[in-house]
Amino acid sequence: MLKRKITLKHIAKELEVSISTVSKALKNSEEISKDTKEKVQAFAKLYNYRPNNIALSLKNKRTKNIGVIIPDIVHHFFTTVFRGIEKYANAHGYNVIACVSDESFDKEVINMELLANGSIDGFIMSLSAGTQEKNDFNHLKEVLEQGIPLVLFDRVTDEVECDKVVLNDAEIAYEAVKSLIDSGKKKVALITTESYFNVSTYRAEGYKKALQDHGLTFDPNLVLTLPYDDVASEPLINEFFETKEMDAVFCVNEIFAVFSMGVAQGLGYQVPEDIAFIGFTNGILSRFSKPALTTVAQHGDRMGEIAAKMLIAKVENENLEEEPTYRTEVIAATLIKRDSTL
Amino acid sequence: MLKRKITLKHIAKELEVSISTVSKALKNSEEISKDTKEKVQAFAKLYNYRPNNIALSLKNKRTKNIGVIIPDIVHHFFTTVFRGIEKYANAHGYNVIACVSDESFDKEVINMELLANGSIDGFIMSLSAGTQEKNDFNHLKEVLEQGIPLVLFDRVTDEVECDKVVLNDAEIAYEAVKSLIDSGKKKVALITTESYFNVSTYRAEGYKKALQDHGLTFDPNLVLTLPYDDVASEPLINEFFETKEMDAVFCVNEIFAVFSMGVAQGLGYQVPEDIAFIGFTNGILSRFSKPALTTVAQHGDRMGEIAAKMLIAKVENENLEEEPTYRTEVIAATLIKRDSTL
DNA sequence: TATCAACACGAAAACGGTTTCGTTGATTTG
DNA sequence: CAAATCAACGAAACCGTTTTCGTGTTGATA
Repeated sequence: MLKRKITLKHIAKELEVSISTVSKALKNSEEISKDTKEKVQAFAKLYNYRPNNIALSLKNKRTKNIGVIIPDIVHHFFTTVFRGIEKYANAHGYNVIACVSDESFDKEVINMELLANGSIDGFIMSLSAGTQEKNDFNHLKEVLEQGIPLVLFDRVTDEVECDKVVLNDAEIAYEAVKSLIDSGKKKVALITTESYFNVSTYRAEGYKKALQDHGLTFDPNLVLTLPYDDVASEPLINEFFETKEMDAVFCVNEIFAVFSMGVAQGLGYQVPEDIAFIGFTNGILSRFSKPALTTVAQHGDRMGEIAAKMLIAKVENENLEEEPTYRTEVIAATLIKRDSTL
Repeated sequence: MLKRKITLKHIAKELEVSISTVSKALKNSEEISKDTKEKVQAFAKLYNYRPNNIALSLKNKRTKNIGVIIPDIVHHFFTTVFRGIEKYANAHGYNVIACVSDESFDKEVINMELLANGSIDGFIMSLSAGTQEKNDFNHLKEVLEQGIPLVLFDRVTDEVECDKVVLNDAEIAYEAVKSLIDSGKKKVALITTESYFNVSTYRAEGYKKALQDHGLTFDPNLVLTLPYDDVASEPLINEFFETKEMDAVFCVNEIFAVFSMGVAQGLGYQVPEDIAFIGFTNGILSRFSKPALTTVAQHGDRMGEIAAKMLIAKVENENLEEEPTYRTEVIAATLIKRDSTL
C-alpha cells in the first residue's frame, strides 16, 4: 500500500518520453510542445510529484539549510533568538538544523564538522562556555576558510573575522545602573558570572562606568560572582545579603535577579524600597515574579532575524567571489521598567 | 585563499588512480594493495578529506536527519522534549531539523511537505492548536503512506496510526487533585484551556474523577476556561477569584497557576492555607515563584529521548518491509511537592 | 529540388559518492 | 608450456535532478 515518492524517471517511463523532456516540461520550457507539457504536468499533479531535495542540493551545491549551534535550548534568550532565525529562514525558503553544544567545546566542534560536510549552507552560532574558556576557535576558522559563511551572535569573539550580532551590553548596563542611581540608590551591587563570558564582562564594565560617572566608587565587595545560571549557589547568595549592605542590585540574568530578590525578601527587605533589583532577559520569570522584575529586554527575536538575514545574504552572494566584508550589527536593548525598582 | 572541500575526484587525479580505488582505499578494502591504501589515506588525512553528506544521502537514500515540528519553541515543556530528542539523535548519528508550526495548521502542513521531499528520514511532532481545532490530519496520513516514519508526542490524535509518546495526563491530574483533597481541601477549582487541546481534556477528566471518587461533587462554576497560555485574560481570572469560593486550584499549566496565585494573593488569600495551588510543567516559573509551586513534572527530556528512540528504530528497520506495528508509550508524570500546597 | 530554419525532443554529462563487475598482468598449477 | 588462479585496479551504473548540446523531422525558402 506504500505510495513511494515518484521521480522524473517514473514519469518518463510511464509517458514514454525522456527524463529531460519531463524535467523541461515541468519547468514550462519553450522547448517542449504544448501537448507534451500539458500531459506531463497533469500526470505530475495527479501523482503529486515533488522534486527530491537531496538531488537538488547535490546538483545546485546549495542545501537551503542553515546550521544553528547554541549552547542551551532550555533557555529563554536562546529560544527567542532561535525563533527569530527560524522565522526569517523559513520565510526565505531555508530550513534550520539545530544543534545544542551544551556549553561544551567538544560538542561544538563535532557538530560543526558534521554539518560542514555539505549539510548546510552556513552557520549561525553563539559560543559555548567551554569554547570561551578554552579560547580555541580553530573550528570556526576552518569553516570560514572553506568558504562557509558564519554569523556569531551574543557570545562572540574578536579572534575570528565574520559577521556578528551583539547587544549593546555595556551601554544598557550603564543605563540600568544609572536609572538606579537616579532613583536615589547609593550602594548598587552586582551579581554576575564567571568572567570568561564576555557579555558578563561588558555588563560589568557598564556597571562600573555608571558608578564612576555618578560620583560613586566601585566597591569590589559589592560584586558577587556565581557559576553560570546555577542556583545551587544559594548559600553564597544568602551570605552576600547577610553580610553586605546595599540598596540596589544589578544582575546579569533574570534567574539571579529573581532568586536573590527572594532571598532579600526572606531577610525582611522591602523591594524596591530597601533594595531595588534589575535583571537581564525579559522572560516569563521576570513578568511573573513578585514584584514583577525590572529587566533588560534583549530582543532575541530581532537578533535572530538579523543574524539570519546577514547569513542568507552572504550565502546567496557567495558566487560573486569578491573579498567578503564583515559587519557587526549592534542590537539596542531596552530597559523594561516594572515593580522591582522605584 | 579558499580551501574548497576536497573530493574523491581530486584525490584520484592527484594520485593518478581511479575514483573507485580511492573510495575503496579509504574504506580499507582488501581489494587494494597496502601501498596504495597508505598513500591514499595519508593524502586524505593531509587534506582533511570528509565525504560529502549530500552525496551519501542521495546514494543511500538516508539523510540521517530527523524533522521535528513543534508548536512553539519559547516554551519550557517543548524545549525540554526537544533537548531530549536532540541528545538521543545526536548520540546516534542523526541531526535534527527543527520547525516551529506556531500553532498554525498551514505552517505545519507546509513544513511537513517541504521536509518530506527527501530532506529527512522521519518526523517527530506535536500537533499544533490549529490542527487539533481543524481536526484535519491528511498531511500526517500522506507522510505515513509514503513510508516515512512518524512519532507523535504529547498532543496526539487517535485519527492517525503511528507511534506515540504521551503523558498519563488523566492519572496524574487525578493524583494531584487527590492530594489536595487528602490535605483537607473541599472546593477544588480547575483552570484550563479551550477543549480542543486533548491534553487539557484528559487533565479535566482526572480532575472530575478525583472529585467524584472522594465524595465531592463536580461544580462547573469552579471551572475557568481561558485562551491558551494567554494572560491577557487577567480580568477573567480576577473575576473568578472575586466571585467564586474555593480552597484549592488545579491548573493545566504553570503560567495559569503562578499568575492566578498572584491574583489570589492580591485579594488577601494566604497560599496554601486559604487556597492551595497545583500547576503543570516544572519550569523555572514554578521553582522561583512565591511560594514555590507544587506542580506536575512532565519529564520532557525523557519523552523526547523515547520519541527519538522509537523513530530511529523504525527508520533503521524500514528496509525489512514487514507490516509495521505501532506502540503508544506512556510517560509517568511526577507530582513535585513544593510550598503552594499544604 | 537542394538548403535552411524552426521545432520538439533525446543523449549525456555533471553533482560526489558506493558498488558491482570486468580486465589486466603476474603467479601458480597440471 | 598452456591453463587456471589471483591480486590490484578501473569502468560504469546508480541515486534524482538540471542543462548543454546534439539530432531528426518538418515546412518554408531560393
